Amino acid sequence: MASDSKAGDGRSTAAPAGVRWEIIELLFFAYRDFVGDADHELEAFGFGRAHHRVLHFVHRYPGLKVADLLDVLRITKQSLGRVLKQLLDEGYIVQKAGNNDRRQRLLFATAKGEALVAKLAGLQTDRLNRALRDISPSGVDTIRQFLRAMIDRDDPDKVLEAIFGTGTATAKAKE
Amino acid sequence: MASDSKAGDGRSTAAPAGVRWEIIELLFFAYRDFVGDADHELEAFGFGRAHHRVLHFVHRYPGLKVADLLDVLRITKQSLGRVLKQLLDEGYIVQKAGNNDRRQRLLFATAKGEALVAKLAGLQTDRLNRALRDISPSGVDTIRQFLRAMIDRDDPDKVLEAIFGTGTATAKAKE
DNA sequence: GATATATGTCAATATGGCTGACATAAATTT
DNA sequence: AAATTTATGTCAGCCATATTGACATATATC
Repeated sequence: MASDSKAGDGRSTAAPAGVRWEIIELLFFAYRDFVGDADHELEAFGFGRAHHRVLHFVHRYPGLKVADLLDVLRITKQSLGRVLKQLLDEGYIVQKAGNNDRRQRLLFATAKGEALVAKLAGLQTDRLNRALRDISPSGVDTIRQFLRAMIDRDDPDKVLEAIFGTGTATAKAKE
Repeated sequence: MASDSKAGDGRSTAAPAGVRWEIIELLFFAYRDFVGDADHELEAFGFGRAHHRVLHFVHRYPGLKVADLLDVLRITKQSLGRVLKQLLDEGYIVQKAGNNDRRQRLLFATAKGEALVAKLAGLQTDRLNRALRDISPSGVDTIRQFLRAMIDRDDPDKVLEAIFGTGTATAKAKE
């Protein structure tokens, strides 16, 4: 059957570069199992992936504003609200009013939140360490370079700016 | 806590055995943007990610049985049923009874289905090509090795057997 | 004082997972 | 041949997480 050469619809027309089916599928399975580690553990807490994402970024970027979180997760405040309320009610996260702007609710992980996030990140780190065991330090750099290059850099949110250490006088940065 | 050292916002201290925060986050953003390419296009067709996954694997492994698809996607037949029915009704996929076992419904993408899958894979391939542009062939091998090592190998389904070449299955293209 | 911003919340809706129960056709076992 | 198992389909309902729209409150800013 029509194999690689069909290029049925005109995209990626250059002959040497076909569709990268293998990497597409590897990414699918790798990510599925990667998040599966955390998913399984989260069940025991009655939480889902959404809680993990919120807790993770609040832990990593303490003092994150609600608006920042919305940018990073790319969800609406209504969606965030439900998940965030649970995390607040159950003591995984606390809010503090901003110093300069007291309308802001700055978010911080509690000790309880830190513990959960550490457990989840530990599971994922275990998988990463197994996967990277036979890869040289420069190979790991290559992987990092690849992952960075996969990420959209236009309109970066606050977290991406931190990750990329943007000196790029972004249009979006305020204050 | 005791989770390494969370220096405000920065990378984790790359000490011997810390949590790999940076790679965890890079994977999150890279995968988000990777699937985002397809998500956006799918909206125009009234489809979601679920349709994409079904169509992708049916295209790549023509003649896949419904049961195989359930293994690969790790969802229930009820969940699959809804999505598959739409793809059948709208002519993206066709079924044929198995030759040896006529209870089986073997799945095949139609020309219409092939076109959509090619368009979506093209978008993702474009992103991959951009990301791999400055990476050497051996670097790409390293990335492939990493992604493979991230995947659970216990209880592999038919598609994973094909990918890892551990069995007698038929992938569609080779790279 | 008026207006804009940051956040919270109520209500309704959609998608895509899930479980349980049951139906049908075809293969297999007895 | 009859009984059972298998592969698939389907009905009905539940849950988690996303959506939009409207509106409330506190605070900042003009």
